[in-house]
Amino acid sequence: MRGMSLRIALLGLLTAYGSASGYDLAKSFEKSVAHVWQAGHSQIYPELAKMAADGLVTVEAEGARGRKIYTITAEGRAELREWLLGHDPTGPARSEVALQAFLIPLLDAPEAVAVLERFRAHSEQKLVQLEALWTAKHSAPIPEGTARVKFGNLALDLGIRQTRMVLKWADDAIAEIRAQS
Amino acid sequence: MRGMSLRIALLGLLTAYGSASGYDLAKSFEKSVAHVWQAGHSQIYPELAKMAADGLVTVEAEGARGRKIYTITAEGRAELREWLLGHDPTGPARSEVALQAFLIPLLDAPEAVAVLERFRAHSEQKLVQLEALWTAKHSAPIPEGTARVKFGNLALDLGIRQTRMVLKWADDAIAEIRAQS
DNA sequence: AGGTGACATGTCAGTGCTTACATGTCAATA
DNA sequence: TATTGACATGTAAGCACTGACATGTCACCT
Repeated sequence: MRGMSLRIALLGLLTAYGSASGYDLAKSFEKSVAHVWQAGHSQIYPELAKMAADGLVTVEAEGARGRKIYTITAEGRAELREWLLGHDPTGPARSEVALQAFLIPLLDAPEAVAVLERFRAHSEQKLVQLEALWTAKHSAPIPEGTARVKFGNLALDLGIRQTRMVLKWADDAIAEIRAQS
Repeated sequence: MRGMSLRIALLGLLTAYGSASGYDLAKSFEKSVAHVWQAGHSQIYPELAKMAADGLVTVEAEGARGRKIYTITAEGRAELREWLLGHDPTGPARSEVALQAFLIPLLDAPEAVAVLERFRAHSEQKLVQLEALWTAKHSAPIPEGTARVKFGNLALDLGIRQTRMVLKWADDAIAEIRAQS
């Protein structure tokens, strides 16, 4: 029951889209889910095959160019629900940014400031992207179904707050280092 | 040059401690670095062996009970410095919490609130732990060497801000869902 | 003397994930 | 008609990581 997050992400996308091919799902991973989870097609295709073997999805049809269209089954929906409701989010807490933050005090003041300023710049850039996504979502011309529109909004909000927080943290850290020297 | 974060973490700890055994480092991973990076002894021992082979660390002495004491070399210090100064923090962005956040809109309102409230509780608990660590660090009786005391403070601050942010996010999300129903 | 438990180091199987390789279809355009 | 490029699916090698297995030392307690 551990490390099945890819499975869950795929089930979630299939629920949202109704049905989709591996190719579609891979595209979704590049776009909508990207800030939250990553996976390449070489991971997605075998996982979909395993999920089909486990009865969580079915191949409804085969379209042009060998396109396989997957749909979530009742069993799949149950699995997703169970995970969402019952999964304790004890994340592995493995962040390169945090590791770098941890080690920064090993550097001298000017170097530390340089690293923190790179963090700052990076965060600022990411913030622009996420806020663009946000306004795009909230000024969508004609919403096609409520679930589709709302889907991913909470996570986007979380991402924006996260990025703002890192920005502020870097600013404060820079200020404090400068005050000490 | 990718995914060498375990190496970096070990080099950082060796720099801070002067020298340490694999066992000591494994203990450190359970404590100080835990919020930032995780690794078990089964990963640490082979990695130290590889690092020794690559000339980044040396076995200075063998103590009681087969205890091997590692020290960082000049080459190791160079590697660490290079990583800290030159590494672009393009984290893999793989967070189970964020994934759950992404999928919450698939649930109905009461269920969503339940999940968010679990997030909230979890964050609150973690916040208590981190703040206890913070005050413990800042009321340390007799600081043994400045570097040792400051080490990890930036990361702890980041962790606390992060946890507060998630808490606030969950609160706001709950409030918004309740307002809509 | 025997047992318990912390200290200390390792291996191994299995899974997750990345990068690169490999194959083939179809539509548009030069 | 040939070629390009998006569509579409897969496999395989290799590194990262987890959890379980395995071994042995030493100090302390009974």
